[in-house]
Amino acid sequence: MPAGIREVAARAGVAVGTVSRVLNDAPGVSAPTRERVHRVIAELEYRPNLRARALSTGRTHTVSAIVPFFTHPSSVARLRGVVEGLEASGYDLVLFNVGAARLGRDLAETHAAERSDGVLVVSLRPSDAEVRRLRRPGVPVVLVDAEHRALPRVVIDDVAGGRLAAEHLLALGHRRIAFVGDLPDRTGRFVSSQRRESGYRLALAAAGAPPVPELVRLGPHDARHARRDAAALLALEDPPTAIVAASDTQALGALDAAAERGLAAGAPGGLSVVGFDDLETAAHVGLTTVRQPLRESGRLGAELLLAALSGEPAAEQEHRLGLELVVRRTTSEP
Amino acid sequence: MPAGIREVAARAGVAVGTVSRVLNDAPGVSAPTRERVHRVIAELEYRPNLRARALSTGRTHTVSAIVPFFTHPSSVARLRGVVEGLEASGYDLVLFNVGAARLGRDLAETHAAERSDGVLVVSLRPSDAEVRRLRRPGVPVVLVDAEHRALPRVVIDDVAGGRLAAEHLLALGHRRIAFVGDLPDRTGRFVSSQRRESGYRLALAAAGAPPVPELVRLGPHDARHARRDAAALLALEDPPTAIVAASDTQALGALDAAAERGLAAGAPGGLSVVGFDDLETAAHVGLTTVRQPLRESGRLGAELLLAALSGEPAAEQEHRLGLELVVRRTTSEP
DNA sequence: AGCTGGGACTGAACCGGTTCCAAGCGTACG
DNA sequence: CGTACGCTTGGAACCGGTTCAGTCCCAGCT
Repeated sequence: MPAGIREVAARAGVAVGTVSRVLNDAPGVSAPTRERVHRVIAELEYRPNLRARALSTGRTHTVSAIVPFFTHPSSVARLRGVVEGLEASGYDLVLFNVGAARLGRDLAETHAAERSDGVLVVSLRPSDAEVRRLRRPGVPVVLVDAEHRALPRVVIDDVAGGRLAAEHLLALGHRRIAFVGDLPDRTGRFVSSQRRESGYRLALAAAGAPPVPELVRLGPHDARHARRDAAALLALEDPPTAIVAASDTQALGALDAAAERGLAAGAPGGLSVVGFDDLETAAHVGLTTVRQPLRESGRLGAELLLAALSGEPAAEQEHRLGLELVVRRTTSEP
Repeated sequence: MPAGIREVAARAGVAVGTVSRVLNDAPGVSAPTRERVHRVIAELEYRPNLRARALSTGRTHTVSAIVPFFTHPSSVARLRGVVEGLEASGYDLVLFNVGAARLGRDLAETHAAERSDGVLVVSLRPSDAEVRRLRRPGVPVVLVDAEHRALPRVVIDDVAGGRLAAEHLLALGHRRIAFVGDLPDRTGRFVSSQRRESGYRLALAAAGAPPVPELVRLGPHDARHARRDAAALLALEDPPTAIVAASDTQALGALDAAAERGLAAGAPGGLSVVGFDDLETAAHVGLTTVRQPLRESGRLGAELLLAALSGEPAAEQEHRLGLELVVRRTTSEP
């Protein structure tokens, strides 16, 4: 049974208020008293009970992140940024994973705002009702890679990104360009893939390339399904010469499919593939991709949250980060 | 200002104790009363204050993981397992990142045990003193990929793993086999690399291959330094024909170095490389590697912790998971 | 000497739940 | 008809901190 503040007070011959002031380095305690209290604290190995402190002050020194954690490697990258941004702040991070089971459920059920001083929602679009329930007076909420008009947020322009990828392939001379992306999810949580897809469509249309329905394949967001979709594309009688993937994960699946058919990706005559994200793996496999600042998005989100926590008025509501095409080895002329 | 339990009680015309009983589905409340309280709760959008509950019950329904999070992709994989194992339990996860700054500091400074009901230490070897301070009565601690005789733990046999990698190369006919691993860290937190190295040494010795000091290169644990070390090895006048890397991350660096010199890894006459971990990337680049069950280790750790939390007596103290050589494209005859 | 002001310190009230003992009430049973 | 028992309910005490109004004491000033 660890000692409490009252026992410390008793042993030091002072009142609990004084011990509390010593603990918090508050003024109004003479040096000798402070010293004496410190000695008793060390002697008893006393550690203040953080739960009690949290109840009393209303602060937990904790920040929650609601994240589709294992489903998306990109979320992990953003989380790295969040951790980085929180590093020196004294705030700890509570993680709420949103797996398949929780996707359809209310994000407020995580009790994120009740548990912590601030909330970060990563790569999940909250509904209006959720935003209402998620917010608590005094508990700021910031979105990373998600949008809601009422909340400060860090976003990218997915449409422009999709366009960037397709334009790169068009410039190389490709005309039959396929798209491998996500099925529109019924929960409405994820919209990036659809937006990237419309960027792809816009680029093709602008180049006068007619849209070909059979070249657009949508499936669950993972490498396995993407590989299957890409394999189906390559098995067409008039197969595409290039694929735009909605993410690096899916692009890697497409590369696997190409390798399976003996097509060296990026070699002339082979299949060209463009990904999206620029995960670490992309560099290692030489994947051409649309880089989005994943880590930076997390860090910026954390910083916005910290600013709000320290009482600074919310500055600009929407922070739009830039995209950049990174050309590596998986794209070349058709 | 959200409503409190006393206000709910007042509006429902009952005492706080009754409301509390309703909240916790405790017996001893008549159906009509229960119903009435529920109606008021819905009406006021009342949510019990979790901090207060935590103080009162001593439980936070929270589990802490102390993890070298962004430094090691393998930690992320383990964390996936932890999240998975915790999924259905009702426990949330608090993450304590141990970055460069915290490596030298006391793990107990995280206050992990004060903040939560159980603690998981991942891939970090705690000292005796830390274990003493980390433990709190009633707060179980479980180690994942770390050892301490006094704590339940999930481990692998790193020495055997290093041996497995080297033996594979020896069997292929390699004789000049290099090792790229971590510098022994001054904090003593990480020992895997050294152990894998000694497995490598044992295998070479057993095969009668003399140890060659210049073939062992140690550096910081990342791909960039590994690439540099591998490049130096390849620039030797009598370069190695194969490299055992202490991790996939480092193996990827070695592959980059080989590619830079125009050596296709795994092609006959090229450089053979064996990694350790079997990260997802390994499959995509075709890396031969020693697979350790990363996700499973996390899940098992979480399960052990949950078992301890539900009062089950700690079963076996040490759980040793198996290793498996996964042969892909980066190894072949010299 | 008397008064004022300020620093050190005390301890009760409070944060918002849970818990447990006591009390009220209705029913069944002797 | 009285009593005992069980089910509901009430409400105070408690968890372990923080905070603040108030007390005490002493130095400085007139």
